[in-house]
Amino acid sequence: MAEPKKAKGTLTIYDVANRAGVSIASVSRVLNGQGSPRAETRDRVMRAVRELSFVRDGAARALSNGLKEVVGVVFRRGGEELFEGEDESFLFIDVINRGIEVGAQRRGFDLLISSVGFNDDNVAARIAALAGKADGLILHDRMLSTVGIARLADMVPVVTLAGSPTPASLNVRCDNGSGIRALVRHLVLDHGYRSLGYVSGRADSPDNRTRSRAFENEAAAVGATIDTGPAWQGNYSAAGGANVIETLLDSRKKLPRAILCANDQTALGVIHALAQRGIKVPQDVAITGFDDVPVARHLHPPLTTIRQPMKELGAKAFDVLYSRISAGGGKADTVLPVELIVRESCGCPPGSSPPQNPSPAGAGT
Amino acid sequence: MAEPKKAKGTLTIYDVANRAGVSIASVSRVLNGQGSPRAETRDRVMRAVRELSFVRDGAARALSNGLKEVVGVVFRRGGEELFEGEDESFLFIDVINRGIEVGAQRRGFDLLISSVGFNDDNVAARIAALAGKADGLILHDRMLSTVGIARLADMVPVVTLAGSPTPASLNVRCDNGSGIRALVRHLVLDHGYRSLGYVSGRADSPDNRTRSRAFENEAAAVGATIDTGPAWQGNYSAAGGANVIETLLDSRKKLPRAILCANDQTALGVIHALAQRGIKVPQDVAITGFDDVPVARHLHPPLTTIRQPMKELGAKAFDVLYSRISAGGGKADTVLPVELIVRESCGCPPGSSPPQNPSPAGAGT
DNA sequence: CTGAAAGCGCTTACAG
DNA sequence: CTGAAAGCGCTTACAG
Repeated sequence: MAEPKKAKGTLTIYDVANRAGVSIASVSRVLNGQGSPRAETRDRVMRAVRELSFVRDGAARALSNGLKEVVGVVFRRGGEELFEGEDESFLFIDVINRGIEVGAQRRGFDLLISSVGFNDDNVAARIAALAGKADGLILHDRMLSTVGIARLADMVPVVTLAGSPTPASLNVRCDNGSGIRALVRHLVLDHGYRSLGYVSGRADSPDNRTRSRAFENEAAAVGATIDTGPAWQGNYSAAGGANVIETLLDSRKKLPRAILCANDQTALGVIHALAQRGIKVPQDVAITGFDDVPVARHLHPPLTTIRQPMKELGAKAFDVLYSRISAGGGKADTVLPVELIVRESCGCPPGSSPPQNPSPAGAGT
Repeated sequence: MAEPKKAKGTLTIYDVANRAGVSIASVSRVLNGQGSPRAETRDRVMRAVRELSFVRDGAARALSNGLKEVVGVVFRRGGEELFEGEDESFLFIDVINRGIEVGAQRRGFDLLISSVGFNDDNVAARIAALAGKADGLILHDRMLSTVGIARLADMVPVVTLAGSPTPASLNVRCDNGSGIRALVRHLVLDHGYRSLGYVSGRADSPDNRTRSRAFENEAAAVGATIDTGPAWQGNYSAAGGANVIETLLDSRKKLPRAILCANDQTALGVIHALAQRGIKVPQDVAITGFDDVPVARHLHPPLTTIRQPMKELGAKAFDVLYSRISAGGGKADTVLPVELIVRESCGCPPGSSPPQNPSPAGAGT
């Protein structure tokens, strides 16, 4: 009584066949564009389909075909606080998903999405259930431990985003290292700044670790001095960035000539804190971000930053997953190029042209 | 060769049954928590499941159960321009989807999403295919004509968002009228402003029509004079709002004492344009928005506006759809209350308390 | 070109 | 408590 087994008079291919006076095989063929049905057969089927408003059941098709045409997407949802600071990452996830969708639509796939909260219990079970409803899975961020991913990849093809490949799963990411290197080179080689600082992101973020390491290596390579230490620890938020600057200034530290920020949000906070203390950007200190969020171009001064091809990232993730689903192949680790966006916060004049130093950000691929 | 029918050694319930030394019926029962299997049976099954990393195929379950536990969500995607002005609506859609997901997760459903572009061809076919993969559909905005919706609702339960119910489909929306009425009353009754203007949204938007009509009616009801006409036509964007003000001012029109804006974006543009001309908000002209977007509280002055329960809207849409799916019922038209958010752009002092006039916005429910 | 029939991987009465 | 078997709605060799 509470849960009727069938919605009601579920329409099947038999109903269509009856009405059209043909066999269900013919109906199926017409609907799939298989074989070469007689024009009359085709017309009768199409008319019956239209008159009955018939749609094939996806579950039955999937069972028969061994293909659901569904890609599962899992990501971590923030706390209940949607808007305070959380909204950027929120947007990012959705832009990537949009990209996945673009790729998926080319193949007739749809996105089955499921977010998991930080304190959800049976996460593994939930993801497993999702796996059962999809042909493959795309995992945002680090949702699962490496063994968790491996176990999952045992059941179904898996692509991770911004992680690293495992023996069983594929990975797609942006070239963080190149982005940071392009920034360092621009600041040091094009502008001649000799001292650099890096306001980091969350310590547990793989992206942040990569960026941080690239910063140190490249600064050394081009002979710039760097400021480091716990005082430079941010957390990807504007508040975190502002806090770093205030702490530094309160302890009467001399700021480096240029400061790279782990992301745009951080840069936003840093610029704000600097303005409060009457320090001019870029005249006194040059600032750069990472991400190129929508507001980056509207800051004062407009932010020099690194653009990640978010949408392409998603589309690529789907493509890689698809090739594994359909052919069992798929590149283990795909790295997408990023792009240096030169605006004014680095000290360049308004409307300036691309940077001068060679091979900026692994671009051109 | 190109498209193997089965991924490969697809694991089935038979494999689990073999390994556990029981029948497939027992495996199924254990997995579903049906009946009361002996402890030993249950253990053997669970062990086999774990050892094999088995997950049940969702398609087969769906076919057998008549329930996919999937809700289809369709929305219109903007052009390729993701970021310039488009990003707000973008965010809105995703917040609503997040709400749908919350509702869905309570019932073990996942979201199958599919966006359609403005110039996609076979939209109807795409949505129909989605319908075949889901137990029901939620349609954002006005994706389809009324007859299109009716046809779709013929195939599968349908809930529309911010539209209106049809004989075959259900609808969920926010109480736009109450929001505008609360704003008008606050401006006229609490602040004593006698002349009002309304910078409208896109002319073809149902929401905008409702808001516009409510504005005119309520202004008349409380005895305020209103400015209207084509010069007041905005388009939901900041640029549109700024443009209205500039046009008005250029034609040397005297502005009303208070201006309601169709949404927050518009208000943002209006406030900006006013500032450019040296007109003070709220001293010279009071301004209000609609939506309560994240930045609304950070504007100068902080924006008085109407908050729509976006997430609840999504969750409610799912609930309504679910009740139709499971029981065939479901309320035809659900209206969610909105909330008046009083900040300073209306002329209230910082940190002011709720408005004084009775029954602000259908709140309290 | 078309139809009868097997099979996809589950769930669930029905017997035992 | 447990197993053999039917059935969910499709697709697709296999005959004709």
